[in-house]
Amino acid sequence: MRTLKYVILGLLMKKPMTGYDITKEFNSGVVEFWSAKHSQIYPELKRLTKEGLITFETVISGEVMEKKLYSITEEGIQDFKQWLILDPEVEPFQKDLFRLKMYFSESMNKSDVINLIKCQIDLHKRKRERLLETFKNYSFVPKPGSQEFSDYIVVKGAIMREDYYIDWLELCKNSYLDE
Amino acid sequence: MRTLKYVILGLLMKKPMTGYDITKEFNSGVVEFWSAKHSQIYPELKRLTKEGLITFETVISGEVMEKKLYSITEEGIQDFKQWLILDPEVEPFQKDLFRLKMYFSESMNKSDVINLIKCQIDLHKRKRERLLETFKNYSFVPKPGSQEFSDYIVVKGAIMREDYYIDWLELCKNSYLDE
DNA sequence: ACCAACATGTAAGAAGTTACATGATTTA
DNA sequence: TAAATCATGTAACTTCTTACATGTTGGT
Repeated sequence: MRTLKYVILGLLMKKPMTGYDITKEFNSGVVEFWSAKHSQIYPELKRLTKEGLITFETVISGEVMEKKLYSITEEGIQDFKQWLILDPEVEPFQKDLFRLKMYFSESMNKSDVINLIKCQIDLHKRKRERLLETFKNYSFVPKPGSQEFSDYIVVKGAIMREDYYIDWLELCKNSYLDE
Repeated sequence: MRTLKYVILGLLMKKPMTGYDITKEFNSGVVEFWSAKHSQIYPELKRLTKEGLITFETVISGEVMEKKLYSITEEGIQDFKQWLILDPEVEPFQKDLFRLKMYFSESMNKSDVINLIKCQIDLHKRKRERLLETFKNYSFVPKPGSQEFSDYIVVKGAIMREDYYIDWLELCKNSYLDE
């Protein structure tokens, strides 16, 4: 499916970036719904350059250090835009390790299950806090179609996801505690 | 991380199964949070057998057809139980192709975005209906710690997930329509 | 007789992770 | 001057998907 290809093209649609920038985007940015390591990104950037979908400009940082600042080409833009509207009906299958463990929870001691659930609740509450921190920056809903709206709606979705997940975890926990 | 290994061990904890059964479990069962093709499952079953974590018994179906009915060994049970309680703090990163597309929505025509969102809403509403069909079978909450509870809580979580996702999609759609 | 479902495997390749490898720049 | 971060790459390996390959069984 070459999803990484399209993620990179999409990021370069927003602005020119280096491989390092793209890597950071995955590790600390708003992009919490896809990931890739630099070892996957650099070869893909090479490939996309060879395919003519992106180009780079060498920029000097400091005295000698060369950065490759990549931009999307017209051909890349066309390819990317086609991908966006393609296959709108694909079933979004998602792996979920914790749900998997809950499916096997009958093999655990009750105290272990409860401990596991509590750990997850902590994790998701912390994640929710981090997202709310970002969300606070929006004093109004950006205009749909703008780059700000894309950011906004994705962060909003992430918070809603954490809310639902925490609700489910609390339900799991209470089922065990109420017993 | 050998997650497939543990998924298989977990399924065999529930009951003995053939490779075919395990494949079906991923394609049509309650297990909507992990997946694997038979081409990955059969080699893994071989490997687990060699590792002594599972064994099989050859069963004849009909006249000649041989099935391999796999069971988990004591060693497998110990390994599996350790895995369950290991690393309770792992961040559950999840890829989400549609959220990715929404993050890039500024590159689409508004009508294309709306069309894409409507498609997703349909998809998730249908999935929700299918899950509710399964959920109807529970007239009461099974006892925590039982196999039935594991099934129940996972289906419940899946429905909650669809609910949140549909809410988010409606929010996306309405942002574009209200404009 | 035919077809859907049962049943098991291998091969080739794509996607993703971990480890190896190197060097420059900035900030404390 | 040491450490953190910036910056780019390759190699080996695991994981996952698609395609190839074969044969049986049960229902109509």
